[in-house]
Amino acid sequence: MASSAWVEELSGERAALTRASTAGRVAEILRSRITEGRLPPGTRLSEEDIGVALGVSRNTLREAFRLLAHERLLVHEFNRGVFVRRLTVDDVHDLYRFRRLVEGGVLRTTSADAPLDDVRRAVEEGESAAAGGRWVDVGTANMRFHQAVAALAGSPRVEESMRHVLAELRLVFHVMAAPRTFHEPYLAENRRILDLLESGDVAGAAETLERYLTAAEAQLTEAYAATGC
Amino acid sequence: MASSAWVEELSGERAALTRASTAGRVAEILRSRITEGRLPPGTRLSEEDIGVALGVSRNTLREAFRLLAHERLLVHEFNRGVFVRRLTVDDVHDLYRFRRLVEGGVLRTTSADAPLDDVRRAVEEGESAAAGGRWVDVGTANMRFHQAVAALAGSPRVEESMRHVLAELRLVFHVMAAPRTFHEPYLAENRRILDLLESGDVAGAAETLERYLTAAEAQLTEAYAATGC
DNA sequence: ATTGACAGATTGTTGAACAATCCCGCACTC
DNA sequence: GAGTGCGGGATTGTTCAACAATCTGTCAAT
Repeated sequence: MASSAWVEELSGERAALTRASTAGRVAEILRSRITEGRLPPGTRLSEEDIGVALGVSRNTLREAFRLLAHERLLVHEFNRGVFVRRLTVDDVHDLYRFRRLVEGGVLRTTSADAPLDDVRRAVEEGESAAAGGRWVDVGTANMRFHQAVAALAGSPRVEESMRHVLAELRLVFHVMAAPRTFHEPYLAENRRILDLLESGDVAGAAETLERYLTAAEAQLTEAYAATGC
Repeated sequence: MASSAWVEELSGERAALTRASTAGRVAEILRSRITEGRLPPGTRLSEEDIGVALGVSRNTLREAFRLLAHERLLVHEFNRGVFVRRLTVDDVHDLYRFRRLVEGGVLRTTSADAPLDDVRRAVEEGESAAAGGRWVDVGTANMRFHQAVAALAGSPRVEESMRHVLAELRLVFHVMAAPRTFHEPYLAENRRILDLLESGDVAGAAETLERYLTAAEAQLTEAYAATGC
């Protein structure tokens, strides 16, 4: 019983130890391709072609497809194949409705002594990335900010739905031609939300967030309409 | 162009037309077995046995397993197999935290002219089932009530996460020995929430719901502690 | 211009096979 | 007796090849 402190900590490393299944690794490869925009929405993913390209069997590949389909990055049409998801304007509305509900609700019910470290770190990362002109990093820091906000709920399930929603949104962000002008204005808002949280004004933080989510939504749908679909 | 009115309506029937894949049907069979409690939590599902029992190949069966694992009804342990999920007390807490966040948030942002038909129907079904002593039906009507509440958001994604959470909760409900004493008290609460909604008092409706969810959570965790795990 | 039929390509599903891993019982040591 | 190391059997992970079912596109017929 002398080593109980050890084993407790080790349980956290377990995930890193169990090497992912082949399907999981294949899914990871495809996921990054999709979220980085290198596989544009609507692209059809052939089982045959990708199977030989990655050196995995069709069955394993199909398993990877299922994973990504469940994350809504791919859509699976029976007897037709899988396609990179193409989001509609309705989807964008729905995603932001979901975000306002969840992120706003989480902020409103955040207790005064909640640990804001992750939120603060994301804000600072974004600011330093902007100072260095690394606009892509500004975007990912922004993602991390919202992920951290959702994590304030202390709920694995809330965190997971947020992760899915943000992954979906990346499919949309690629329609924005200029990442700088899109992401930059929100840095100050993120900082302000953090300040409000630290001062204990959770209602104010929630309102600020909801307002700025609505603004972002409008900006996105406008850009969306411009591209035709 | 003369028949455009027709084809519009037909698009709704499309879902019923596309017969599900074999894996999908297998998943449906297993899903109902699990949510009905005939496959108790912790049961191991052998690929071999179930495969021959249902007359499908192992590959297809594994695909069905994956579907259910994503819905968190099964857990997949690498090289060990799949098991019917066994929820911990922490899971119960998390599920109710999620529900308070989502259902409460939805009610609070419901507009005065929202269509309450589905909510009302669920309340009435529950009441008539209770009058007839059909306690199992009372339980399902209760589920439907909460599903209808979530649907007030008008968001497919909110609806889907709610569906998943409620399916998970069914794994827990089976520890309640007496379905009557557990479900019956909430009938009046559901009716009250409906009344508050119809009178436009969304904040009151949300508070009532959140309070009663907390009560149900306490009741469940207590029964859970009694059973040992 | 619409319909019908045919051919080619792709997916859905199966069965078998082999490697990798886990579980369980047994002997062995201290 | 408790703990350790070691097979043997069973189960899962992954691949492969094959066939059935379905979709897509083309071309002729009306």
